[in-house]
Amino acid sequence: MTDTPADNGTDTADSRDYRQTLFLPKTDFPMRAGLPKQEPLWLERWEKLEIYRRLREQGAKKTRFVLHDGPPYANGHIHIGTGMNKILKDFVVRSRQMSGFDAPYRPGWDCHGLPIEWKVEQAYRAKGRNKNDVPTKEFRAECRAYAGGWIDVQREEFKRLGVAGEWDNPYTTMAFDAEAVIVREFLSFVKQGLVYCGSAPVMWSPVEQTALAEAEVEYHDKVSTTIHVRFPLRGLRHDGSAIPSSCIGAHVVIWTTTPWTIPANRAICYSPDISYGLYEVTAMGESEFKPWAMPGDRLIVADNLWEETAAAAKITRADRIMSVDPKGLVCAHPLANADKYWSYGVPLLAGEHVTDETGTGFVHTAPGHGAEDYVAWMAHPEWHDRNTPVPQTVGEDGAFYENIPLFGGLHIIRVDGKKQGQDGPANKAVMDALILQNRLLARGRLEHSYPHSWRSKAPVIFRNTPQWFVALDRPMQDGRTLRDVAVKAIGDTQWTPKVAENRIRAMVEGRPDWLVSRQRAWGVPLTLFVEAGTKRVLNDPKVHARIIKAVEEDGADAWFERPAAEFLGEEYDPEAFEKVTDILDVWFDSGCTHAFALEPRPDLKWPADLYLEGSDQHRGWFQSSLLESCGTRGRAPYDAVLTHGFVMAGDGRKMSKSLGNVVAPDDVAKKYGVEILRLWAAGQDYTDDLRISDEILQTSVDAYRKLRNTMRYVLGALDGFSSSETVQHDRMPSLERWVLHRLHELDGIVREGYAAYDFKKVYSALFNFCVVDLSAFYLDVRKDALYCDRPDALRRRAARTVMNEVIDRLTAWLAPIMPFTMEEVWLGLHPSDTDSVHLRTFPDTPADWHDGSRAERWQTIRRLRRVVNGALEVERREKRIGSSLEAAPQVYVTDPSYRAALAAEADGDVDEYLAEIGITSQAYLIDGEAPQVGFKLEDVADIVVIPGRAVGRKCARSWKYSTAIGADSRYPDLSPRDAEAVAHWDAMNA
RNA sequence: GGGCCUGUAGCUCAGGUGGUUAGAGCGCACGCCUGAUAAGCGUGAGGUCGGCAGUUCGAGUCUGCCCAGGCCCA
Repeated sequence: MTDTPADNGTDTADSRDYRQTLFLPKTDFPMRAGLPKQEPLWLERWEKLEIYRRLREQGAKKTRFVLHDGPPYANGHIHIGTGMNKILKDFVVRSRQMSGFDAPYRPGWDCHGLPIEWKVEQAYRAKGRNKNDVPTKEFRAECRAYAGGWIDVQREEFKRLGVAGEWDNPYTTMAFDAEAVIVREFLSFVKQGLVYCGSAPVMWSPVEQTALAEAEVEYHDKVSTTIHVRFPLRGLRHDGSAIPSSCIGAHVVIWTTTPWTIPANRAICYSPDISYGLYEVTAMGESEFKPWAMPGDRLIVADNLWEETAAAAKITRADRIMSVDPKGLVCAHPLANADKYWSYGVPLLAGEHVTDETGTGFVHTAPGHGAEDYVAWMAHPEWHDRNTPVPQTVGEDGAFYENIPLFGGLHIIRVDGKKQGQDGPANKAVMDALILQNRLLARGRLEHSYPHSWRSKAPVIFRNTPQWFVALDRPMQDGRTLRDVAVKAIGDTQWTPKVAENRIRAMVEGRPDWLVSRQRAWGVPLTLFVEAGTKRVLNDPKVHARIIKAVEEDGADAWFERPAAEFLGEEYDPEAFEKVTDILDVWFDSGCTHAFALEPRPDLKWPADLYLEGSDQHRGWFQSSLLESCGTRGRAPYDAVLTHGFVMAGDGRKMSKSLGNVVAPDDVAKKYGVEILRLWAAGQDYTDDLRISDEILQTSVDAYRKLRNTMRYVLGALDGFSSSETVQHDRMPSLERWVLHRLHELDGIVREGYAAYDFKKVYSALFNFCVVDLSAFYLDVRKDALYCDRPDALRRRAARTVMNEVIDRLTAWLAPIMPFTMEEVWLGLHPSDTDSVHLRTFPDTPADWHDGSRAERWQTIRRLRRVVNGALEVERREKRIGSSLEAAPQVYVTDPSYRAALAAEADGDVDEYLAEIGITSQAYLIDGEAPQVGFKLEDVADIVVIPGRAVGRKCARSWKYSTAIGADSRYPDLSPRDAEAVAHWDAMNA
């Protein structure tokens, strides 16, 4: 052996530099993208080329697919969650468009409501003005301007994310036409008799005489007066049966921090899971005042809380007489003897909210003054008084109504003067009355967190107020209730993921009537007139029509600005009707988006094909839209709903400013580029919560680089490619046909994946294809042919043909996910000033590319390759070889399938083919057991590789070793293939 | 506290109807190449499948409890 790799013969002084005769990849496509800088330029280009408009023209005759945008709230900058939502929507829209649909996308904004009103009010306060001094019209105009300002901001932020859509004509809930439709939809509910006036407990600030939302209260510590009150047990149960004799004369004890609610008491709640006992007092302790219990008193209290209660009442000794089941018991009101106003029975009701952690295990229940109280009371209609289902005892000024015996006119909280916000006389008056009736058992003080008005800083109270509701269980025209229709519609809708259906169904089945009124200024009014005396709702189509027309002209302001007579016409006396000035819950607004954003537009579609929002919208937009549409149109406004989770920090916890783990979309755009954020979104399982952090984003950065470089290489390999060199499928080498088979396979995965909104399946399949099949295998194997074969060689032409097919599809398949980079690649391939990858559809893939048995054989061949690679690695470690081209492995196989697979795919010599696939200079496939111990892989027992070094000299051009170097005497340092290629090159470049 | 959901290598994800040593890619470590070069190739090390108990011949996969986290309520 004279010509070994160690002393190859290429280093002679007169050897020619063949580098220029090679066909190395050539491209202007930069390795580094510079995304943060480049992306805005692409956006400008698409805007200039009017891509969105051209897609609409192009899609005119296609089947339409409409994703209806859930409107974000027009306040503040977008965050990573809203950004992610829009990116997912963009994936859907773009992929449906490229799948052959016409997929328009009209974004929208939710504009009314408290948070905006709040911000505007804050601005007034900063200028020293009070909201109440600002005329409604001016205030509403400020709100409108404020919302409009944020729409402009968010629009730019969304566009920066690469989200394509009708950005120059979005829908908003505050547009006049939208407000008119909202009014029309509301009146449609009114017309059907589904709207009624009821009452509900709200947080009420007596100082400002207004209802407050949760966002408007702040919690501060407050010292409250607490009382234990005894309710005398009546002798008969609710069902008429007698109570145990030892209970006769006993009292049920409650504990409360709001003595003023005692006059409004209607019930006592207990828990079936708590054990209660009857206790007889046997001794009292010392006290500075006369105790309110005495030996012989019998009290019923939760066993766990007896000691606490006894201590509060200065009871030092007592005997437990018996256990008590509160079920069905009835008490008298503690003030029953003071006035017949309280002569009603006070039932004991089972309540889920009752615990035995504090108090007495019995919860005093005043349905007019607490949400739980209200719910517990409403759950037992058998006790409701027909005329006053929920007792009203406290007026808007926070004082007892004048008709309340003993307490009429007394304030709960002082509403003016120096002591504003402090307790008024009500609590003391109630306690005095209880003492007089011998119903007070103990009193105390408690410091606890209590809601206060953000404006006046004064404590608030819970108070029942008249509110408007949409009835869910009232039969409609066809006899079904709104709830029935909605539940049916849920079943008719396709939910992704599946569990979403259970979730919303449970919510709709269990929810109370829809409370639609708010005592606010910024929103669409409940355009109702009620008859002054009867409070009956005026339900006249002619009046309704006039209202709708007015709102169409001037927006919802018309309701506030125009005189009632204009709406009522000549048929009704304005004096006889009251105009409702409440506004609609913003959920009603957004529940109507389908009616004003989709329905009137012939180029869109009703119902929408898809709603796509976060899982919190089960209670929000999915449901408000469902109820609204079911009430007015008898079905859901969507055929399918897709929900996604929330974006969390890297550890799966919520992002918060205080933890400093907030990732802002703008920061990602500036640091990495939006494409990285989109890649991140595509790789996540959005059905669960999504996680984001620098580490996680780095994964997307790396993946991006890999994809970009792989495509850059293909672009370089295709330099100068023209259709004239294309090779027919049936004339291609097997390796190329295998790649086409993979493309066929991927075609199915991509189409099905996009159809199922499974973006990570699409993304991971394509990414793995690029990494595993292309970069690490196909492109690596084909380098030799690409660089060294004659340009007209079939093998090289076939490779370029296939690479062209590959890049053609990859750019289309990935365009929905990576719109910027795929545009860059596409234009690198087909330069144009007007064209765009986004005007394409997914290319058809010929069915005859599919070849399952070939794929199986290639799987077998790649197993050979894996073992060869393993063997080469050992040689490298031992410094016997460096490049794989220095090797010539002997591959021993006992299973005939290996030779069969190789023989089936090889055009000529099996050994040569094995060398080509393994990127070695030579290789030998040998049937039978290896004569000596060789290299084996643990999981491939039937292949043994005996390493060996390549023979012959190193070709100066291809770097492959060959015994035929110099066979062509013109090129003494080249292999025959390279000699021929150079001769051809010389002839062409003579 | 209640309803619904989630928890597989450092990261992102695969793992029909329970069945051989739990997979992939990335990252990491080590090596090769220097004609994809702020690239490319190869090899390797990483997992008590959140924990505990149970059903079963056998559980990542079924059941119960617990822990952690999320959304919506209270």
